[in-house]
Amino acid sequence: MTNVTTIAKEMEEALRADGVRITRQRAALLKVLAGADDHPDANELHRRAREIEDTVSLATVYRTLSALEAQGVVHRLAFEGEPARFETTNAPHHDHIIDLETGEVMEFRSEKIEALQALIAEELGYEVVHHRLELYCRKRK
Amino acid sequence: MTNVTTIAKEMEEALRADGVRITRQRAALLKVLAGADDHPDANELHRRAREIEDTVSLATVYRTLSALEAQGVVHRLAFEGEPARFETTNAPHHDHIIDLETGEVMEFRSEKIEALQALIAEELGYEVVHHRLELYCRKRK
DNA sequence: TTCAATGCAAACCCTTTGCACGGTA
DNA sequence: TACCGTGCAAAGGGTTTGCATTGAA
Repeated sequence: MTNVTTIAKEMEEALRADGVRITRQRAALLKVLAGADDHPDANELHRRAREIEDTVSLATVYRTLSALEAQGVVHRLAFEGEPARFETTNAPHHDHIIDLETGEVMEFRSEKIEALQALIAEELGYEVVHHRLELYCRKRK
Repeated sequence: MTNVTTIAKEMEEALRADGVRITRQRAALLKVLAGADDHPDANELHRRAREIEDTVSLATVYRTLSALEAQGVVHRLAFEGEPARFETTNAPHHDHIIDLETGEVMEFRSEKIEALQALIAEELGYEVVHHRLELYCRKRK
């Protein structure tokens, strides 16, 4: 059972292992990221991080997110016509369903689709480095 | 066998049917779109359109692309970290493979993946309005 | 003590928009 | 002729960056 503090600590270690300094600002952002069960954008992360450490600037949020992404502990999502959203990578890989009416984002994972993607790429002489699959949906009547 | 002129004419009719005027600028852009077998962005479309009609401005390219998208004759693609790219919708629906090294974009279609997506959405009480699937790949060694 | 990380504000890039003029139907 | 579409330039929104300062190790 991984609680918020544990996840944040794991991210800290991942950064520290790469020679990155853990500042108050970064610690605050890590805590926010670890505690987020939705898919917040940079602005929202900034807002939440300032509740913990009020000296965090939006520039630092962006810079830290880029660093975390480079370390592979954070994923950058880019849904249609929206600013980028972010999620930690402690949950296993998954794709997203977006409710077009409410904007709600849900996660799913299909081994079959994953396998088919690999197969398709293979037939063309490629291997999949990463992919993006988003289902823009509406509730069935 | 649909040649470039035919496709452009079809797009013209689609627009005209909706009460949209066909100007020299729009005709030029339609011709460029119909003839494009790659996935150009707005800037590149602007460059190509000016070779036909040199009074086309970038603003008009954007405005016309939005109109064409609203009519459903053009699709807006949004690959990671790139400006939007555009393609006509005369080809049947397909998804994209992006070569991470060369930037080359290929198309593919998998009925199985399409069916699985519908199934997954259905299980959650949703129906898929549209989706986005991109495979970011590299050549296999 | 050192040098990476920070806040601020300006810059960036792609895209959209306000306005007065031009051209299609 | 009417009024939609246009070019231009300015504004917009999200994101990045230059610079002098701060602070983690």
